Amino acid sequence: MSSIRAPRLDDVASQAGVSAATVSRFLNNPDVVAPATAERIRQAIAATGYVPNMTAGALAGSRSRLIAALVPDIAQSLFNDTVEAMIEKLAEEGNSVVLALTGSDNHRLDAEINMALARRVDAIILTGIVSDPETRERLRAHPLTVIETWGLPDEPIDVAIGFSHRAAGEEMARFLRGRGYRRPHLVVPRSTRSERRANGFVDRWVRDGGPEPTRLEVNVPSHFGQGRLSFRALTDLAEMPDVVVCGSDWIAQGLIVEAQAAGMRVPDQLAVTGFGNLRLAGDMRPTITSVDVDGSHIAREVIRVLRARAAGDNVEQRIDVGFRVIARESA
Amino acid sequence: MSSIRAPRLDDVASQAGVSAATVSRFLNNPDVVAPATAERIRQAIAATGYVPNMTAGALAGSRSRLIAALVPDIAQSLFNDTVEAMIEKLAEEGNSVVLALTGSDNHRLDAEINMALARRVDAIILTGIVSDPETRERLRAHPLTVIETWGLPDEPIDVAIGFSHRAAGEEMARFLRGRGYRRPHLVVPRSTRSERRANGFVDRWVRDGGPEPTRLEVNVPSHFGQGRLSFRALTDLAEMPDVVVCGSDWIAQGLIVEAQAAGMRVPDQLAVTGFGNLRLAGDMRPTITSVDVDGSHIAREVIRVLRARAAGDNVEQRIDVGFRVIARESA
DNA sequence: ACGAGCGATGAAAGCGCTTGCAAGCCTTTT
DNA sequence: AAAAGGCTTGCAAGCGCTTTCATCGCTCGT
Repeated sequence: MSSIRAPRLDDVASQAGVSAATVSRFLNNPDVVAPATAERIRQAIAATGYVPNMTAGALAGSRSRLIAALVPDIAQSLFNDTVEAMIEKLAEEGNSVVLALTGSDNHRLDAEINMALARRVDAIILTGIVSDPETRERLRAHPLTVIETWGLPDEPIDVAIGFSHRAAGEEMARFLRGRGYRRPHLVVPRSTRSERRANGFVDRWVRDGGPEPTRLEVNVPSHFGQGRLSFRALTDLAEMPDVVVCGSDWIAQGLIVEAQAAGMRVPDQLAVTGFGNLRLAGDMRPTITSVDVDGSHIAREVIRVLRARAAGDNVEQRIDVGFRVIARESA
Repeated sequence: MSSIRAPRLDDVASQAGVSAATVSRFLNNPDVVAPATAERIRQAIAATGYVPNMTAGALAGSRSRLIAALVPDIAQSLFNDTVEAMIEKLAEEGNSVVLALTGSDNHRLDAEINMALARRVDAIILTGIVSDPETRERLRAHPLTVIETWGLPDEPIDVAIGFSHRAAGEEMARFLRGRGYRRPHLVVPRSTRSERRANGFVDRWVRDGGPEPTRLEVNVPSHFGQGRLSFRALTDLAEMPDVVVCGSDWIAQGLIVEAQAAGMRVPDQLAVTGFGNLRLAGDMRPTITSVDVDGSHIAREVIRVLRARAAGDNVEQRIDVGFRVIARESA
């Protein structure tokens, strides 16, 4: 491989008989150059095999076209649909996504935020909750677009796109009460949002005159196996519940499988609900009653906000995309 | 927000009473500056609140510390563990991962490769298969580290880390034959690798004197629901199989659930195997016999290769991480 | 005690692109 | 017919860092 220098903007420019500035303009905004010039540049690019250097472009233009997405994990995450949709849509406009994993601990979050700042990303998308007030302040101080997704904090760092988890919990309580259930049991992943939903559920349930629901906490990320364990843990309760409200569809699925293996009929002897409305919720036997959150809707709003910001337009601080209880067979 | 200029290297330098070069050295290799100087610089950084500009650094040093990971999808992917482990490990050394989605079509792959090249990434990690010979050539021509994972092509573009899918198929055939099964049926996702495994299975099975297995193709990405459908499709067969070999654990799980709902006992009346050895395989009722591929092992090798390349060392072209059939209850 | 050798630092030349400013050339307006 | 604009394009000054080369002290060996 005779290491010839990779072609630069200059090479294309001289090849096309124009200045580098014109080629740059063509690349970033084809319409501003005269059609004939554009054509010559196009040919020069093809002839030289030019591939732009976005690093140089980012430095000169102070616009990296890089978006940082900070998520707790991707192995088992409700956010994957959102993230996937976001990446796809951003790619269409020449943006790339740097995916960083924060786990559920604050230390890594901070490190990843620093990395994002160092890379001069155009925006940071958060899916986990940033609980540390200091970090929130630091982020708020930056003239950077920061989008919190899936939640809807009272005071967003910058922009929040999501829904009220408390309301979702309340709505599920209302729904199950309407269906005539009496003794709910909650399986709650140890995450801020799950807890918020659980609290919403309990408050509403009790306010409506129901007995205080029993409750089991499980680790995050939640998964199928925990559902099975959670079913077995039911035997520790003084009284068997008639419906188990699970923090995720995976837990619900595992719980159903274990219940059936134990010879119980779902929902007749034990009803179950999930959360997230993953594809499997509709596919399971019985199909799982769940709470739907439209991940691609969130992604769409993210894109809209990013575009608005780029155009200098104002943006709402809190965007509620809502949720829907999806009634199916399991409860 | 009084838009004061963000502090630069120069600011830190003058604050510490040294030149920018020294600060740069400290940042990239703390040991080369004198301890006393290092301490002054550290304080200056803290005092100014300096955050390095990696874009500028990348341009000047022609090293972006950016790795592109091209995957088909993340919503339902066997690679997620690998990708997650990779991102985590890379983050520890100050590298970031740009995640790009290629779906299963060549056009997007090409576009994402161009994007990666434009960003001057230090390496490209591929998890899907690059089937287009032209693209392979183009990549090969680049003096760039390209790592193909999960597969083990005869002629890697650069470096391949994975295992032989054909061998995995053969091994499963041997295993099931050893367990006394007679009439296997294959559920095969429409992906190059799944097909390779299926072919390995069939070849081996037939060579060992078994009857030609029946076969059903399903779309990718594969998921739970397809397992259910695949079970129902069994009724179309002339004869019921005694074991269904599924292209993924999700399919296996769905198939088991549907079989049980139909009143069949697994594995007594119908055995099932999966692929990927996802966590759920060990958690399912019955636990699912699967093929384990150590995603974090692959990730580890990726890191090792990247490090070796950075150090200028030579690297093997094909790294076989192997696989293991995990015998469980379902077959 | 003196030159060799080494460790620590500084000066300065880029890295490859973007963009404000100004110039040149037409078309339109008065 | 001259002035006023509107389009295109070129010039050149950076963007904030890395890295080569050279310099300056010092320590060390003899």
